[in-house]
Amino acid sequence: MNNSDEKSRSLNFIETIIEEDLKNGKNDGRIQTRFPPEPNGYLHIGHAKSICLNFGLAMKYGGKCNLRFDDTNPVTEDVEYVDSIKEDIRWLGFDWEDREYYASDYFHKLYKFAINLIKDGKAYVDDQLVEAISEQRGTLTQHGIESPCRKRSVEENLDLFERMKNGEFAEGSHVLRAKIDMASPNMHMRDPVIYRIKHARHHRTEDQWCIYPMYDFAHGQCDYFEGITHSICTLEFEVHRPLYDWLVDELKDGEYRPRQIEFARLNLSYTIMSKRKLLQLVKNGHVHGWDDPRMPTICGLRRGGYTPESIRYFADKVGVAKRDNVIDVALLEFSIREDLNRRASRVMAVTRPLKVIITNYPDDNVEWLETINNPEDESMGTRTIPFSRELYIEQDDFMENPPKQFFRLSPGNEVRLKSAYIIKCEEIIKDKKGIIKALHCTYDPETRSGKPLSNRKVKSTIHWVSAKHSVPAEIRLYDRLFNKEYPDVVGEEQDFISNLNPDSLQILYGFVEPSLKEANPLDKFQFQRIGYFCVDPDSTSKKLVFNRTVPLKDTWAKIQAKT
RNA sequence: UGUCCCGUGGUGUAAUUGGUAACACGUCUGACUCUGGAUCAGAAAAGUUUAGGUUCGAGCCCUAACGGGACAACCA
Repeated sequence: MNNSDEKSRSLNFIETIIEEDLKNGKNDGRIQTRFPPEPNGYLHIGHAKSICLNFGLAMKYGGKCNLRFDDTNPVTEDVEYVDSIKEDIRWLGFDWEDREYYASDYFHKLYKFAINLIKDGKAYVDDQLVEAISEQRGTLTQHGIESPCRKRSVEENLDLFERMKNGEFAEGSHVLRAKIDMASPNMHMRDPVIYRIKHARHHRTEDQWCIYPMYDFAHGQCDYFEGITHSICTLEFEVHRPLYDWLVDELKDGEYRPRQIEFARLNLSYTIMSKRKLLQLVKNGHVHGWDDPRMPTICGLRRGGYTPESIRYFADKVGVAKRDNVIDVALLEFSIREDLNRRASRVMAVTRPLKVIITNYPDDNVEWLETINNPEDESMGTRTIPFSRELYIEQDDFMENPPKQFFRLSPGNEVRLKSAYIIKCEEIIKDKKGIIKALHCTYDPETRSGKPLSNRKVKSTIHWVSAKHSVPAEIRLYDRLFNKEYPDVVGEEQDFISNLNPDSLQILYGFVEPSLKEANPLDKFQFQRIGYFCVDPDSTSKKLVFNRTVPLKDTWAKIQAKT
């Protein structure tokens, strides 16, 4: 988006490491990264940061970035997720070319490595109960004690492990453990479990295996198999690094070794990012699906009108460091505004219609007026919009008793209708209950936009739509899902669900200009005061559906509060 | 009573081999008015968690304390 400040930007700490490695000729100057999602959920804005980082680094330093599905746990994973993940990464604008890998591709290699470890006396089968193993592991402050199985002979271990693989044992009855150090201050080094039995069907290897490697026994090795140079992950894996290195050292043959680097994951204010909780929202029907525009998922943001460019820009602005952070969602909103301000077509819409009748305008006359699509970019061209005697304007654009700073329409006052005429409010039409039904106005024929006398100044310009020609539209205003009063949604499901904002979806029925009837679902539009919209790509109804993508800030309420 | 990581304006990220805190978002003013919560102009806001130390000089180095986070799934 902004290439000029890209160049002047200082290096983040990972780039510093990479440049140092490059300078020292490490890995023959090769840069290889990877994005390794587990296919157990949809990608969200936090993953987008990681995707942009990994692919971005590879691009910047002339390297490659692999896509690798970390599919070592068949019970939580599904092809539905791998498909959505691929779609989302592509949509974000990144390409893994032919480098689409799966941890399950390496199950044989990992199995062989495990056997070598057993042969070296560095792994053993433990057939104790989970509880016993857990108890022997010790606590954070107390070292563990060695398992009685630790002394098993190589032959017996080999036999047992083979039988584990052959499905002779029940789930939970046996595990393979690395023999490291039960006294280590690092819990992950206390003879970690590296293989467990799961009689479950894997979405790729199906029933070929009933033993599956643990994350720790797969990740570093896969990195090694793929020639990853910089294995970038989030902070919570920091304590795993000694184990990562231990295993890779057992595996490696030669100088090359992938290096794990940790960075702080993205947190967004007022936003829930936990996959587990997001899944709850979907399952409990609080949202319409993973791609509900209120969700922080990539597909949700996409439906909400975010562009890939805006998300990449955001990921860049957010920075990379090791300290825990909470990014203000305002920065995300800024990113989409920046992008759409430049690229979106401006279009007129009325969400809460108020009828305006131009009393001195001929009854059956229609004028097609030319208007510019984007005042910031003339190359986006013009379109014509119909003007007639009866119009709709926004209820908010009229006040019967306006306070001082209200410059829009009020009795006896003039405003410009964008791209049309200056009108003056002459009379308010009310029903028996005193509710305003319509306004009678007069227009000044000399002030038509583009005409010589059109440059008469009035204090304000408002949007409008011709009543007869406009298209009824369903307008959805999506708010973020959580109340600002409860930003810390950290408790149990109950707390978290009770913090949901029940008004997070408002549906209004308004009118839009006729040009939108043929709108392409991929087009983005911008409306006065409301924000940014796109036509809902999934809308099956004939109605046009707009998703608001930035929050409605009520400046007018602010002005009122002050006076 | 453990190990590891991290403490810079409200938020996030910077600060050449130690040289006297910068940028962005946000906030607040004001201007503009074919409108787009755009644009323009301006302002407030940290002396870098604290205390020592090294140094002519420390946000950067050292020590300690304090604060925050991670780690005890057969999850990733």
